Amino acid sequence: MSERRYQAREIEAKWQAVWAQERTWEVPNRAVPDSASARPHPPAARHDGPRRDKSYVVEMLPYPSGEPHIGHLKNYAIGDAIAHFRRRTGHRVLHPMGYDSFGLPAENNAIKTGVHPRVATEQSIAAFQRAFRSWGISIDWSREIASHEPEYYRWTQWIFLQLYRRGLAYRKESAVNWCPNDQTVLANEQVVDGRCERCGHVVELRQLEQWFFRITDYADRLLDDLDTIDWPEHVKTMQRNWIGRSVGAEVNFRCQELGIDYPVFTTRPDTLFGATFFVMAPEHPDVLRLAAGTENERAVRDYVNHALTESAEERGDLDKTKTGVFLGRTVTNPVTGEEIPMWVADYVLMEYGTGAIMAVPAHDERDFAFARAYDLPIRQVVAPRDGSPVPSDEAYVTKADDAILVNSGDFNGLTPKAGFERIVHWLDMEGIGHPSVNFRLRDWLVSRQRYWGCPIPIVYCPACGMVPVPEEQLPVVLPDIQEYQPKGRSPLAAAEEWVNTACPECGGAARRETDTMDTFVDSSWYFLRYCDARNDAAAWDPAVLREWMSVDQYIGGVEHAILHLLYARFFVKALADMGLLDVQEPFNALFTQGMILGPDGQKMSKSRGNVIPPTPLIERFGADAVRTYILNMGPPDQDAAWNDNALTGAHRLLSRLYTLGAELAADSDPSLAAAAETLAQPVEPTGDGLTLVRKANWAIDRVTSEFVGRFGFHNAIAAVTELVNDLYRLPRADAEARRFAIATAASLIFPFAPHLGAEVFELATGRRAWEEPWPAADPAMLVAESFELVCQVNGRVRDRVQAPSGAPREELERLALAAPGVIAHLDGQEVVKVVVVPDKLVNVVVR
RNA sequence: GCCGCGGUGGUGGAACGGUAGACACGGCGGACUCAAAAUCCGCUGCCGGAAACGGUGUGAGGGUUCGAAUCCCUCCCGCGGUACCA
Repeated sequence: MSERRYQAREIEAKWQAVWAQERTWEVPNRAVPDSASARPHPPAARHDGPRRDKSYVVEMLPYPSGEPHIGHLKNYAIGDAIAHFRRRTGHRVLHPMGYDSFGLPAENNAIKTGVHPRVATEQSIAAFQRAFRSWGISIDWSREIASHEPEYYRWTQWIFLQLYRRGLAYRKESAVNWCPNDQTVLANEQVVDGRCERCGHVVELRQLEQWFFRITDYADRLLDDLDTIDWPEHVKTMQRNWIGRSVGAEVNFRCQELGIDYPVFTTRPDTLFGATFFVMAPEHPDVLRLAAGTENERAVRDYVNHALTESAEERGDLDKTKTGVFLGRTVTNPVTGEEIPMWVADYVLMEYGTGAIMAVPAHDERDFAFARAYDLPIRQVVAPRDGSPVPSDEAYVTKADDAILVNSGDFNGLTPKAGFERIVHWLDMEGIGHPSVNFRLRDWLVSRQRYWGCPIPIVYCPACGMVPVPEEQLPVVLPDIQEYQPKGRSPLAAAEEWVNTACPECGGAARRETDTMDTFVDSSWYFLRYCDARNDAAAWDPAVLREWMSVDQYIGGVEHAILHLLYARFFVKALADMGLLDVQEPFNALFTQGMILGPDGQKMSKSRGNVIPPTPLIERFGADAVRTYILNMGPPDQDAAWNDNALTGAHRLLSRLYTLGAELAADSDPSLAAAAETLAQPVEPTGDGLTLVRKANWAIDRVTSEFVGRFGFHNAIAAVTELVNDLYRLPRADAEARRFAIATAASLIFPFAPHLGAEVFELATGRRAWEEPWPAADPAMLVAESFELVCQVNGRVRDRVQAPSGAPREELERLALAAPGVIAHLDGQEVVKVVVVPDKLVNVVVR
């Protein structure tokens, strides 16, 4: 008995060295043979044998801040398992890595400590690199990128210019979200419940000139193309809600006194006859003009001033009673001809629709509440078809077919749906309205008044105006500065020698744009750069993208369901429209992993003190055990609480498998081991050997189906566990059957515990697991010659008897009726019916 | 409010409409040991029973079915998203 204890550290170091030395996971591009030849690949690294399907597997790139945490490990353990499986099922797998290395936390850290963000970020990147290697993640390191490096952001700037050129990047003054703590503007997507997503401060609205990307141009396609991708339904739903498409009509309401038309957007043109007043947002530019000269002028002015100073949070409070002020003017309801009063009220939002609404209090809850508060008329124009009364204390909002229009002139008696169509058509004919679609989605605000980000490649010239930096002058390099403290403008503005530049057009004195880009810009295209990461002549070669895009499997946290995933989709569509790319969607399949919670079931956080740092665990139990445990915690898309004990269970499984491999290698005749050239299962196993061979095939089938299906890796690991347990239970099975079963277990655990899998596979076969094709289950071994027939009486199990597989129904029925447990429960009752499920059960129905 | 996802032993979780609780953790018992750890073996939903076995059981209540954790209806609870979006 030699040393047979499972020493994870030794085994892991051994295989990590092999993979690093042989660059096992590097995959050259095929489209441009020369692009990869700068670094010669040893023969073992070649994957260019017979034509293989490509598979592009990407995990969301990490934001490098401090040390990696256990959630990163989960993310990459899932992706790595998938990458390994795809490699072994005949795919050329691209599995790269990079860092989303610009961003606020590094800059805030710099403000606190004075350490340059680049220094802190690069330290963190080094920690991530060490971690990825010690975890044994199969990464193609030849394609590594970091978004803060000029070699990368040069092309981020290039993409900005392409968008600018096509009018998709533009500068505009508007009311924007301003975080007073971080001293920068934020995208709509970064404001959560009226607060800054990062620091939690209440966000203010400020009127500022900022850079936007015209993502709203793509609203329809971003919505429609969700149907073409294999994403979790809840993520698609979140995106649909965020885009928020509403179908309705635009209708003109004319103010006769001033001779101005005011269009409104409504999703209920069918209720137009019930519009009894008209409301404008306090920010509407015409509000003060309308009120001017009326007796309400002063009240309106006060109301508007008050509304503008309120925070988004206060204004959004639903419980607050509705307020507003009469403008002293009227507009004409275009269908009734009535003059209806104009009001200003803060429940109307300037950002949505036209900033003005027609109010139909009878059929809209908000209008109802407002009408009640100010005693405005409420006219019912939709009623139940059967004439039943509607409650008088709330709005009747139905548009179902059991309701009909009333008090609506020629349109009486129509269903709301039909009324919608007819009224819109009539408005169109009369030239006072038309069908219209509105989106909730706003353009993406991309400029930030912060230092640690990608400079916007624009120059302001007193003579030429706004001038894009010529492409050949890229990158606009982010200069080093000393003072990071934001002062309401970018800290870059203080870097005078950088800011002052020559106008690319006239050569005169000009100033650089000092805002930087939102870091979500950097991460909206990195998966494109991976494909052609070392290209220094272009962001990518379109031919290379044709080889790899789209991403076949994307893996990441659901917290990016809207922001990153929407922005990346927009980028791909915009770039495709420019002819730079052939696909419409970046990520064909998405998997969202759940969070690992602390042992207390709460989200891990330093303040709670429930953080599980991965490194000590890996030193103690090995990366394989931690990876296996994390994937065994439950369905990987669900949140799960950490449990140290369960981790030792995963370690025990690997240890037991290792012992089997070590004993096999020690006990077997060396010539036999050497002769095990083929991995074929024993030809005609018998007894326990047959049981083991069957179990191994069953496990192959189960593990494979989890990879093909829902990534239920906990079930896959359970199947391997059962196989290992059987190997312990059946020590006397013949040697070749055991060898086959042990090799199979090692082969199947390899995607989850690659070092241990490789080690045991080598012990059992002398070969390398990752160079072997994924095992295929032998159909003949998936069925036994007999099975346990479940015998039920009235649906309750009363006995179990052995029956031959494939036996005819009559025989199964006969066996069941003869089973003692069944006879005991028949008890002289009449057999009404016998249900037979072949190879499974018989149910005897008695009365 | 609206949209989405869930609710199964002490715990994490299994289960094409066909044996509910695989596998793991925890617990109990045993082997090995001077002893402990490690390792190995066995038992473990609940109630009754020494056992065989019987009853009961998947948030609640109905329904469909020979048979329901699974399908349908009503409701309760939890989680996530979103919300004066006209």
